[in-house]
Amino acid sequence: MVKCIFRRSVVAKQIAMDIREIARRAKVSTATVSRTINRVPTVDPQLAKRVWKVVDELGYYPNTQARALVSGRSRIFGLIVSEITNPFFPEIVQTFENLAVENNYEILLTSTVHDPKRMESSVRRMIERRVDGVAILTFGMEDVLLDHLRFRKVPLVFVDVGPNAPGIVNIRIDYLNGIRQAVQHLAALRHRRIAFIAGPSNLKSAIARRAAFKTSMTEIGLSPDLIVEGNHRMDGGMRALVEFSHLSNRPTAVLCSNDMTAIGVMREAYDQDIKIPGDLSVIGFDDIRLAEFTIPPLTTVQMSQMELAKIAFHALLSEVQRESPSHERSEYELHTSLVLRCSTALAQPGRHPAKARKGNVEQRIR
Amino acid sequence: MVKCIFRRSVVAKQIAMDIREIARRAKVSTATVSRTINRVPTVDPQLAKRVWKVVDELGYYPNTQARALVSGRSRIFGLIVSEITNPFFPEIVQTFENLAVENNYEILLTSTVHDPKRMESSVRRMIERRVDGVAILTFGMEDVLLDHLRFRKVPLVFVDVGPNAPGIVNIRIDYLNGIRQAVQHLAALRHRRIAFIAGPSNLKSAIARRAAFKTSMTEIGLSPDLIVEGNHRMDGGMRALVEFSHLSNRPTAVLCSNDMTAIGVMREAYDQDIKIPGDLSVIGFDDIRLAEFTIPPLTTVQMSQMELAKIAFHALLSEVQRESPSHERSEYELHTSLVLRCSTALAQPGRHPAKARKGNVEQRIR
DNA sequence: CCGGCTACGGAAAACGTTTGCCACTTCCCG
DNA sequence: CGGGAAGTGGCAAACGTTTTCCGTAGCCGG
Repeated sequence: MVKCIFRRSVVAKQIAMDIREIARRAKVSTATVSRTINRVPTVDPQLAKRVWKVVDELGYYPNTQARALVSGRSRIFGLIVSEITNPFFPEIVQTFENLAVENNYEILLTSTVHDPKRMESSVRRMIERRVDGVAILTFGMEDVLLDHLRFRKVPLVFVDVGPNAPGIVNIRIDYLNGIRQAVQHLAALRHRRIAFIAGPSNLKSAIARRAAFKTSMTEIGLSPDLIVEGNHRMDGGMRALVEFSHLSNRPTAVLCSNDMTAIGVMREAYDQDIKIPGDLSVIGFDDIRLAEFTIPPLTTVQMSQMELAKIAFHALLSEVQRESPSHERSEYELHTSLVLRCSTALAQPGRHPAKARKGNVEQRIR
Repeated sequence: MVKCIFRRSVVAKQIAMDIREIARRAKVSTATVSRTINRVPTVDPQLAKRVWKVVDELGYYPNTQARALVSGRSRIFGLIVSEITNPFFPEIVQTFENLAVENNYEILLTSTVHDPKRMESSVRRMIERRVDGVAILTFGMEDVLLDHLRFRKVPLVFVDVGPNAPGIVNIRIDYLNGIRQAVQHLAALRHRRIAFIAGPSNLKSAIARRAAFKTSMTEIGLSPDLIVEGNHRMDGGMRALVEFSHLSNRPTAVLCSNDMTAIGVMREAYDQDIKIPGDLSVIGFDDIRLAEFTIPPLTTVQMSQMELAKIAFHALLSEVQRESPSHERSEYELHTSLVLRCSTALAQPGRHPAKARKGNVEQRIR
């Protein structure tokens, strides 16, 4: 057996180990090897066995690029997220990968860090690698780039922001439900001055959340004007709370556009010696895994990352599997709802939150 | 040509848009197009310009798989992490990706979730896609798998655990320095009963940390026996603290094998009304970004994720760029050191931490 | 004006698969 | 016993690049 000689030989750079080598050793044609490997049912079990034996012995792995080249399918899905370091996303990536593994797909992950240049290079990379589909989880994208993908008939999945065009599936998120629950929960706890820390205003998802907040406040007769803009990161939350402390009319509760912001708020509150939830109630959004482990545990609006990833993946998969170019669902909905933990409490009547405990004198600036 | 009729037909999903099409329109040969695109200096600027024009007009992107097939380099690096949902890793992934983008590489990311099956499929996927190198950041790997990669001469980068074989570069982490600092910091704060919450004992990195703890304790004459095993996740930290509370001889300080564990500890402490750092000092390991935002901010041992990613990437890159098969550095070192924040304080003499404030009676079980 | 060198660009052979088409066996049925 | 159908498996043509090898044109010096 040449094989053995080779494997153990000293020089042994590497021999061919392609489908032809297998064919030669199994004494069949390459076509048969290919068919065996792809489990085409018409090949004789005898033969198949012989082929598999050789394959195993040689530790042969088919070359995916060659496969892709001829078949026209790369078995790669692109996944564009806005910032992998935001704990919201790793959960999604993990789920996406699990599904990919199950279905023999690969993931081309791309993190745009909110940089248009990076977004562009993301798209380029996707196209160059000839991905079979792209899930775009970065909330907001320039149309030019989009066109490049659409022109190439790449199946696309968006969350929130997708255009309503054929061949594009959208996952709509029902922000209002969760945010309304959050607002009403605070209202029930007698909060009247409820603030909102928004996400960056160039993110469609952030805009939608803010809008949901306004709606929820207005419909119960509260003023939705206490809004400052954060950045969906912790430092943004910290800065926002500082801003609120400078106000004469301080909020007693604050709703955040995402959990990272809320964590920032709690951290700043700690620095300022504002007790949560005693002095200030805080609610987040996303329900990242960490939310359960903050101090105090964060009450937040859940938007299941696993669910989102699953929907996105399956949408892509079914888009790629069918031949007929349409009539699949092109719109999915993701639910949100409040999960209560420990970061909210009854409003303390007539008491101002920030610094309230610092100076013993209660401030009553109205 | 049936081909052409089809390709240009009205239905014309998509026209060819390959290098040949470019060549045709620019009235040059495909070879020239290829050379132009790859910036081979010998092509006439005139011609090049003409080619680029067509390329831009048509929005042509070269097919990476075809390129890879013929050139033998896929321009993909594999990145194997143990759990992308552990905040330690996204930071690395991000840095790795930044470098990849700069160098026109792609990343094949794989998260093994500590599952040997997944580890195996990871390796298979890497080989199938013919990656140009793999960085293995999951701390511990079976040799069989390793052999598959080595057999194929794939450049490999390990952290901590790599075998000392040629063609494999190792990043050694200097755990002792940081951990010694941590222990001595606690000792200086008059802590004597210092506990350690270890990582899973099948992780080489966890074993190394534990060993460093033992060394550091022993060398200053303290007993290093207060050790329980966690899992490098938050729930493990919580459970560990529960175990400690059951002890008659409770620790006044606890050093954790990673930051997630520390976060779990702080959370459980909150539940048990143990004040940190008043009743219990806590130190983490890794210095994930979040450590700055815990309550209180976590004192921890820094091990720069960016640095780690950079070293790994550049090691891979230089391994792939040189022709000569050796004499590069195959060993790097990563430093660790303590960063002080607010989760440690002077030991309260004669006072037991857990439940100390619950019952007013001080417990004095010795 | 010619010979030879340089610089450029084209033809064609890879790269490792899949797959359409065709040929050869069997086998069954009339 | 002949003919057709069904079951197998091989040949060779793609897939979209890179790259080697060669031919040609232009230039310069003699």
